[in-house]
Amino acid sequence: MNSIVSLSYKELLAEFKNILKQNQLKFTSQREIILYTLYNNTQHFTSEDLYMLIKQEYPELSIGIATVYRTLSLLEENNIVSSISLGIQGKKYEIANKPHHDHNICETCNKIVEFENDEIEELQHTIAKENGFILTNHLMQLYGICKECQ
Amino acid sequence: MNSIVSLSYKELLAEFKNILKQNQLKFTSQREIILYTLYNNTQHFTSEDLYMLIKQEYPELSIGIATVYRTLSLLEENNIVSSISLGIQGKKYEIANKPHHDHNICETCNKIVEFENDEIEELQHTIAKENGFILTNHLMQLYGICKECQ
DNA sequence: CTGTGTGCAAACATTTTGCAAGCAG
DNA sequence: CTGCTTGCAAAATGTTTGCACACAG
Repeated sequence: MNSIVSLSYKELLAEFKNILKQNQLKFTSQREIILYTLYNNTQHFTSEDLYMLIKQEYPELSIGIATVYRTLSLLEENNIVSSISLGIQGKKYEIANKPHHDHNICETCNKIVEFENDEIEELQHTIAKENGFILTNHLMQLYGICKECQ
Repeated sequence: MNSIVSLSYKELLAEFKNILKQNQLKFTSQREIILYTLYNNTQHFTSEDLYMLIKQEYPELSIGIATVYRTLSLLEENNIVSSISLGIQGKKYEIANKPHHDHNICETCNKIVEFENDEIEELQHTIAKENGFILTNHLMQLYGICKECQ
């Protein structure tokens, strides 16, 4: 489901424009800046986070929170961004142009460390099969205390 | 963190009363019925689900949604119930008096199948350690299509 | 030009909080 | 009696929607 290799911004943008065209949707500066901001920041954003950052970095751009919600939904539907839902912190988004990974989350400082583990991925498929499920997606979050906060 | 062996309702109730006493909190019929209902139903409840079911089963009991929220938070803080947050379906609670397990969730009918897998638990500890985390908790949800819905 | 996209404000859904009355200990 | 607990309604929070104007194609 996720691409194996990271895309350059140029490629990502081309993909996005392509999706827009295929759906008779329009390429706007709000959509572009949302994509660009997600691409250039490794952090995980809530809709609010992203909205605030864009307002700050592009004071001349007119943008509303509703557009951020609408664009993130659009991007998620098209697998350009993916989201994880962190209990109390709400839903966070990140660019999906990297290999599949899961998250290690610090309960003290909320830092998120990403990791990949093929062995777990395999086990998940095995388990799903045992339960009669066709696996479409999964979510794994390891909560703990990071080195700095210990 | 979770108990290895399931508790009887009597034991669970004793534990709950104990926690209440230790915190100078009071044992009320609302709190008792919430615990009892969670214990006697294997399903996973949202606050709303639980509220509705209790209203229906105990029409004579006066209970408000706020009490359900407050009691579920109290129970969760004390590890008597645990919650999983299911994207769009919201936060769901279940009694925590069973061995640790994770969830296989059908994206079509929302059915939840529980499973345990020691190998994954071990791998999770290994991964957390590699990232410098002390693991306190984790969440793993496998989304897919169940046998009936395929 | 046409129809999609936008910001805004209102609407919604969910959860939390303040308060006065109720009741456990 | 004391003060924790309750239901209620109001408030807060997070997200979605309707609308009239803006603007991409």
